[in-house]
Amino acid sequence: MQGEGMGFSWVTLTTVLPVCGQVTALHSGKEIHGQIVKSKKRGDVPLLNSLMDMYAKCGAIDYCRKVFDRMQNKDITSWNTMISGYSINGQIEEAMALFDEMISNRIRPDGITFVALLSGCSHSGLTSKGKRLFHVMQNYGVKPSLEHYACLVDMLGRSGKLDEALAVVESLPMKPSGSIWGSLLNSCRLYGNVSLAETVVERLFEIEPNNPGNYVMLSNVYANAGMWEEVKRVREMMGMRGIKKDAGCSWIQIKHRIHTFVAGGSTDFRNSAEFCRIWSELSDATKKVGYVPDTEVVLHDINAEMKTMWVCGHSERLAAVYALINTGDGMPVRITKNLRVCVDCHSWMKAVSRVTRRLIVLRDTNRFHHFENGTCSCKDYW
DNA sequence: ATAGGGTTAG
Repeated sequence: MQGEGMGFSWVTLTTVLPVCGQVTALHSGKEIHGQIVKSKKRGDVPLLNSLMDMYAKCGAIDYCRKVFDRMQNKDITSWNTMISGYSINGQIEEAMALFDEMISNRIRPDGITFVALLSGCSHSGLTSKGKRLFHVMQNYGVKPSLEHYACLVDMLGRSGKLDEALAVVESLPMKPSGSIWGSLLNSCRLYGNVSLAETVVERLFEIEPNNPGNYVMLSNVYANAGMWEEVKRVREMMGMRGIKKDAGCSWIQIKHRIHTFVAGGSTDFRNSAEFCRIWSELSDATKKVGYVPDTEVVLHDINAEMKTMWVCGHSERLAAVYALINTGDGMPVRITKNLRVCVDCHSWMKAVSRVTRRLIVLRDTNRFHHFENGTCSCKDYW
């Protein structure tokens, strides 16, 4: 459009910014922000809302807050975007504080506000606070919808209260969705409850028979329990039904280019002199600060050496090494992954943030880990 | 035109 001399309107930018957010293209998002500043016209509310959302989804929560604070007019979307931004970035205290501020400013929260808060509580392990919130929201005239129940079930299950979670699902005033059963299945995986997983999956397959993630989760439940025959059965079932899983991949943006990595990586990159040098430096340094590969996360029936090779080749590590090589010392490393990070990569990232003194911001399917000097913003709660 | 719910083998 710009090449054709067409120019652009606020509507143009309002539609492009969410795309930057979705793929974590912070560099591109900042360029658009630059266009807004350059135009000297004040951005309107939807435009600034989508600018905030872009920053939040790129893990740049401080920039998001800056835009929010400078907005002269805010609507409910602005407040919700800020709260949800804090929530997905693991800053639940800030989310709660903003909610209080909203209330004292007499802004009426809506269903979306509570989805943001509840899912934040769930991901930070604030179970009792979340439960209270679930009741409190009804005082604000918000009736719990399926989405709110999904948060509640996830919150209970994730903190190990599987029975309580199941009881909620069974007493739901509406038909449970795939995400409700899926969340419960995930909790069974976290706590190694094979028999409940089997009950749950029966219901889940009625609703989402073609969702590859459900098969993988079930397979992982069995693998964790060492039930390799069952693992095989699940994989054969997938094969028979023609269900394929997208491979895990990670990417980073450097200037205008997006660099993508899959597990194992390209041999060109892994054999390059720079890769080998950084890799061996990191191996020594991370070992010194106590990092030991945890091969428990490799849910395949293979030997220990292969397992170590496998975890160390996970796509987010390759992306991290590439970023360390190709960005200036001290610059934050920003990685996005299409799946959740595994436990071992999580501890590796902590160690790397410490030995390189770099901030590492890792976004998985839809939330963030901020690694700094050996610790993570998620406080290791999954 | 902007904000919201679970998860994932290579």
